[in-house]
Amino acid sequence: VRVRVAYKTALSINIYDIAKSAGVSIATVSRVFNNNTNVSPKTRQKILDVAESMGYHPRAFAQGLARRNTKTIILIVPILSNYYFMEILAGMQDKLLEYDYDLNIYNIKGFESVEELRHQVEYVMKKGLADGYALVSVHLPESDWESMLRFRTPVVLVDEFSPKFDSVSVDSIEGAYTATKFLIDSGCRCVAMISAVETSKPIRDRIHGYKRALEDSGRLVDADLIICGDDTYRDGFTEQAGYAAMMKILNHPSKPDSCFCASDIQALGALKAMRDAGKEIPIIGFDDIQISRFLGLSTMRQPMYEMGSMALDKLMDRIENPNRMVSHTVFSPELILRTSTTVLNQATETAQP
Amino acid sequence: VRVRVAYKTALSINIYDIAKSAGVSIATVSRVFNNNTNVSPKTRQKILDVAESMGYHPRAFAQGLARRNTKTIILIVPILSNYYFMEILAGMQDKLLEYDYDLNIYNIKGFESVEELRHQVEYVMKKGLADGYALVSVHLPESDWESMLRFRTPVVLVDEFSPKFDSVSVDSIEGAYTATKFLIDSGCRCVAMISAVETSKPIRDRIHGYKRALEDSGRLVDADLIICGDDTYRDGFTEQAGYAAMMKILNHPSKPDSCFCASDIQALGALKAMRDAGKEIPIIGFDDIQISRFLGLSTMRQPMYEMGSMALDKLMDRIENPNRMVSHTVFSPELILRTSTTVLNQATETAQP
DNA sequence: CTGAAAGCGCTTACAG
DNA sequence: CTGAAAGCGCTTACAG
Repeated sequence: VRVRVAYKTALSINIYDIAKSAGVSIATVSRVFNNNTNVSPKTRQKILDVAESMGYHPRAFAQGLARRNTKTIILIVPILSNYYFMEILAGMQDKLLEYDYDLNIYNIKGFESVEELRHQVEYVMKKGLADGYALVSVHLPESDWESMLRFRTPVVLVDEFSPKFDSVSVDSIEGAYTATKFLIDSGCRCVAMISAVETSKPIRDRIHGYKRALEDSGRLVDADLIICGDDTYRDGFTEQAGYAAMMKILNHPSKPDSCFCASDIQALGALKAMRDAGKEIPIIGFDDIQISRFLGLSTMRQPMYEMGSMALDKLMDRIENPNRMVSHTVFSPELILRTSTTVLNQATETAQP
Repeated sequence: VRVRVAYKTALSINIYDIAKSAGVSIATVSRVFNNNTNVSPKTRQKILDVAESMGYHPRAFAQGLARRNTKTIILIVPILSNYYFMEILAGMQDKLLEYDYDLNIYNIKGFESVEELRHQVEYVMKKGLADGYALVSVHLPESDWESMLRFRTPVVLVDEFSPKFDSVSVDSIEGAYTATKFLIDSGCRCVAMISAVETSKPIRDRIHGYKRALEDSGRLVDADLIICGDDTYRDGFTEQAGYAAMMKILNHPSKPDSCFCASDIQALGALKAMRDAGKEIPIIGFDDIQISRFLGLSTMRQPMYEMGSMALDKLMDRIENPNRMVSHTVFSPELILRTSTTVLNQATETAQP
C-alpha cells in the first residue's frame, strides 16, 4: 500500500501509474521512454500524453540500477572558481554534445591535506554515480594513483600525469624553459620567478624549467629570486599572491628586470602591483586564460579548450573499451607575446593584437 | 549467474559478496554502512575489513532506490564561470558541512532560448537525482515558474524571484537607485549606465532603479545613455562588453561624467577602457565580486556568501518540511566606495581601504 | 508490436 | 545484536 504525505505522493508517480492510465504494460511504457522503435505510433502517443499530464519521468536511480550504467560522467575538480578550469570545461561540454551523456560536476571542497583530497575523490568515485570520471587539476602522489586503480573505473586526468591513467596535459618544464629563455635571450639581466606552493607536479615542473633555462644560459640560479606571495590560499594561485610577490620583486636587492610567472592569475596581480608601484618590468605568465588576451599579458598558452575536448574523447573511449591501452597527450605550450613584454622590442611574428 | 567481462566483474562487487566473505547477512552489512549502532564491534570491524580489501562501497543508485531519498542536493546554474556564482557556491558549501548531504553541480549549457533553458532545468529536476534543487541565476518568466510547481520538488531560487518558491535575492531597483543617486548627489552632471541584454529580472530592475533616481532628481532620462557592449555573449555580462560600452560612453556626444554599471564584471572592462583611453570618470558597479576590492572598484555589494548560505538553509528546511510557508529574503545592496569614485571627494565613512 | 517476469543492489520494518 | 523477506522503480531478454 502506498501511503505518503500529500507532498510525497505526487512525487511518486511511477511507471505503473502510467501503464495503468494508458492501458498498457510497464514494458511498453519503458520502451517509449527509451526510444525503442517497437511501439505503435498510437500507443506511443497515448503514453506520452499520459506521462506529460501526470508529470512523469523515469527515475534516474531506478534506471541506473536496472541498466547498470548511468549515462553520465562526472568531472571532479578541487577549485571551481578558476578560469583555467572553465575553459577545460567548455571544451568538454561542447564535445559532450556528440555523446548521449550527461555531465555532472563535483567540486572537492575544503580539503586540508593530500590524504583528505584523495579520500574525497575516492568517495565520489566509489558511489558509482557515473560511468567515468574526468579529474581536472587533481594532484596526488603516484602511490595514490596506483591505489586508485583498484576501482577499475574509467578515469581521465587533465593537468596531471600518472602512467596508468589516460591523461591530457602540457609540458610545464618546456613551457617554463621557453618563457625564461625568451626573457634571457631578449637581453634581460635578472629574471625572477613568481611561484606558488609546490604541492603539484605542474608547479614543480615550472620551477624546474625556469632553473634549467638559467643554467643553460650560464646564469646562476638564485633560489631567493623564486618568489611566492604571502598567503597560501589556493596554494598561492591568486591575484593577491601575485601582487604581493611582484611587490617583493620590485623591492628585491638584485633588482630583477623581468619575470616569469607560474600562472596567469598571479600575473594579473603582478601587473597591478607594477601599476601601483609605477615600475614596470616585462612579465610572461602561464595558461593564457581569456582575460590575459584582454589585458595584454604575454604568456605560455595551454590549449585548454582542446584539452577538455580531447579528455572527454579519451574518457568515452575508455568507457567503451576498458582494456584499450593507456594514452597520454602532452601539449607543448606556445609562447604568446603581447604588451606585457613589448619593451623587449623583440621580433613579433608570433604576437597577437 | 553473473557473467561479465573482467573489467565489469570487479566493478560489480556488491553487498552479497561482502556478506558472504564476512559470514553475515546483507542486512548486517547494510547496517554497518549506515552507521547503525546495532552491530557488535567485532562484526563491524570484520565487515569493514572485508569491504576495504574488496574495495566495496554501497552503490548510490541502489541506495537511492531503496531509501527513496538521495541525500544530495543539486545546484543548477546557467553560467559557471562567473565570480558571482562562485561566492554563492562558497556560502552553500560551507553551510553544507552542517548537513549530511552531498552537493552536485549541474551546469546548464548551450541554451539559445528561454524555452530551452526551461527544458534543461526541468530535465535535471525530473530525473530525481536529488532531494532538492538550488537554482542560481536561472531567469524564467513567471508562467514557467508556475508550471514547475507540478514537480513538487523542493526548490530555492537565488538571484531570482517567484512568489511560489523560496528565494534569496537582492533589491536591484534599490541598488541601482542608490548608486545613481549617489553619483547625482555628488555633483555629476550626466550619469550614463552600462547595461546588458534585458532578459533577466535583475537587469530590468537595475535599469528601472537607474531611471527612477534620475527622475527623482529632476533629470531627464535619456535612453541613449543606457549603453550595452557590442556582442551579447553571456547576455553582455563580460569584461569585453563592458569595455566596448565604456568606449562608447567616453565618445558620447553628451559627454557623461559618471557611470553606473550593471555588474562588476562589466565594470572591470570599463575600467580598462578608461585606462586605455586615458580618460577617467567615476564608476560604480554592482555585485562586489572579490576582484573588485582588489581593483578599487566602487560597487553595490550583494552579500553573496550569506545568500548562498541562507539559500541552502531554506532548501534543507523545505526538504524536511515540504508544507512550510514559502519565504523570501531580499537583501538591500550596500554602497561600497573605493578608488573608482574617489574624485567625487565624498565623505568616506563607508569607504574601505 | 506487446506482456509477464526476473533481476539490478540496496534498505528497513519485523521477528527473534 | 542479527537475519529473512518485501519492496524501491526501472530495463530487458524471452515468448508470443
